[in-house]
Amino acid sequence: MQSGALPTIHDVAARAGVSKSVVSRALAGAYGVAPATTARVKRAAIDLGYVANANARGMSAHRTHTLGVFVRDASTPFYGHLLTAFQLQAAARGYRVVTATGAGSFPIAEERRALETLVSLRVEGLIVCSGALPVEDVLPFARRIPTVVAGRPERDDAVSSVYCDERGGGRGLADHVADLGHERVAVLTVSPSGSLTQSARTDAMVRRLRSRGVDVARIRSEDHGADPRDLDSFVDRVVSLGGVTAIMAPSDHWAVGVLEAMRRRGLSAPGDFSVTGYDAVAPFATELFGITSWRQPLGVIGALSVDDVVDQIDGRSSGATHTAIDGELVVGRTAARR
Amino acid sequence: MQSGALPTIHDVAARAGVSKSVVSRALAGAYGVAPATTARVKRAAIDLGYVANANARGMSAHRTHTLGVFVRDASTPFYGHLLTAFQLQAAARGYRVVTATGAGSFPIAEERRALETLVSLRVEGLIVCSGALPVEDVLPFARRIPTVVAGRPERDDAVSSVYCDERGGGRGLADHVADLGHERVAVLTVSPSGSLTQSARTDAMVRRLRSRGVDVARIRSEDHGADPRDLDSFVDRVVSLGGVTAIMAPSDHWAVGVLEAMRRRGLSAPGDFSVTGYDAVAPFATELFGITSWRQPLGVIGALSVDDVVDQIDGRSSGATHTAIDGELVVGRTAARR
DNA sequence: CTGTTAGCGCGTTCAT
DNA sequence: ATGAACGCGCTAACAG
Repeated sequence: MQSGALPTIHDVAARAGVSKSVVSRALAGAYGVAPATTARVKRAAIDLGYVANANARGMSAHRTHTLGVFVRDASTPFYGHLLTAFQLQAAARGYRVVTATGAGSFPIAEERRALETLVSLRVEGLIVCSGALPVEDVLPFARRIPTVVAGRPERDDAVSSVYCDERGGGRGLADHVADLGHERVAVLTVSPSGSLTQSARTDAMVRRLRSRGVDVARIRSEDHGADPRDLDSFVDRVVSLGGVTAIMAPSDHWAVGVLEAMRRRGLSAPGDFSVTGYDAVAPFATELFGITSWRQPLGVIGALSVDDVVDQIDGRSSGATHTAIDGELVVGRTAARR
Repeated sequence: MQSGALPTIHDVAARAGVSKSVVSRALAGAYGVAPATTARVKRAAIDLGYVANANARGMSAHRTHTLGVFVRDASTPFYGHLLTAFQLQAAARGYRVVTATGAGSFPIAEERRALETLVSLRVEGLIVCSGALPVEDVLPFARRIPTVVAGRPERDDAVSSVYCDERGGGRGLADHVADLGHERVAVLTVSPSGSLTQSARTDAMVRRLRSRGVDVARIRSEDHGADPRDLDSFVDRVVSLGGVTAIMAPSDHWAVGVLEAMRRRGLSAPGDFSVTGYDAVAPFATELFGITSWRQPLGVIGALSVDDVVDQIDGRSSGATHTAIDGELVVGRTAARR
């Protein structure tokens, strides 16, 4: 038993000695089907290992109960946690999730194609999380399918967005560094095309530091290879600047790169330089690693994103909304009083 | 333009002034369609923002070109990297990937349901990665759909498996520790029901250490709360044992827990105890973290898994295969000569 | 080269 | 309470 091709509703009907219609109803809610028949049908379905074809069902029902999620790179804990949060909340709301993922440096064109794949699957809602994909590429789909951009602020009223307040976070971290007494700080930045969110938060850091009278050296990662794993020349640059006592990175990932490069130079944090990151997702946020950072509540962002699309699908929502979530300072051991 | 419901092949046909069949062929490969017509059809499709319904296509074509991947918990870098590897190789082989994932402690029953979801989507192949789901729960599906269990060895000839040689890895790490001169070692173990792979590797560690004359204290995590984040009582136990100079953990994740608990006790590695992990996936494998570990080549495992299922689907493979991949020692800074 | 027809597996009227 | 018939969007024969 139970081998070969997958059985169809027809096979179940034959085995139970009824018509397909009865099987459909018996397995659905059993309204208007004799109890005995229902039992017989269910038994037949189990014997055959019947699993209804969701695609066929979706066609006639015009509903797939599926959400499409696009994440830039599932291999990083940041997106991984988000993914898990989506899955959890979607299940709670009665939806399935299909995921399209890139790998690291995903060309924008590929990301667009990935979105099309999701649409071809006739997902009922779209959740996009990519620090890089321009909103223009999302809009064509957003006009047809309820869409929310997660983890990044948007303004367009065709798409919803749920995100952590980047500027607020950047300011919060900057205040912390300023409070620690640092008077000359190097801020490592990335280009907006690299990551909208990261550049927004570093912008905020620079601005807040300056408004507090701190001397800021803004250093672009593009000038130093733009590779978080090879920041040696960046560190050299900071050292040569002289007088810098703290380094602020656009993310924990970059901060780790900075710390490693420092380590190769025989420098350590916070002894030689105080270092801050951003995201505070495990395992960086662990006590052991101890990076001073700013935590984004990924579980909340994920849940609210799902709620937003589902509400749009159910027509319970008027239109696109933009929700900012507050993060919180995570005091680690890589930044200290000057 | 381009808003409202998604257009169907019918809409495109109407706009191009041809029949649906022509549209289908023109968009597919354009065999036997006048160049002028093809152009007209393509233009109409673009104007309408047409994206073919993959579900409907799958029904008539009896092919979905979709692989179903189940990962236990996408939020960990280990599974995240695997996921990325699958996606990459699947794309190269012309397949799409839909992912079902749980979150952390996923009840086995839920995992079974997740597999059913994948089957209901009529995926053509199944890739299962879960250290916990028993093979018995996979078998019913494996008999009908080409299946490969990734990251864990199997014996059954109904499913393929691609995995890293756990015993070899356990032995390799044990040899490293023994070579470093440790004569009394504590090995933290997990139950097979918790993780088949982790228990296999720690078993191998214990055996190899003993065969080399090392005094081994085998300590079960279940006796200490079984939570990687709270290993204080475990560390206390190791300390009270006396004479132990090294601790071997079942994974980097556990090792981090051990290191943190040590830290809370004012102990450090390798000064007080040498500590080893397992997996060596970023960011633990980074220079900064420096955990001495054993690396599993996740990219290779992912690619070979996809190749295996796809070959089975294409009928290019005779049957289930079991492929063991060798890992490699990652020398970090948490383990040192005694 | 193009239009017509027949399903794919399922849910849903509508009769019976 | 049950069955027959139709259609979802698409591809694959089959005619023209």
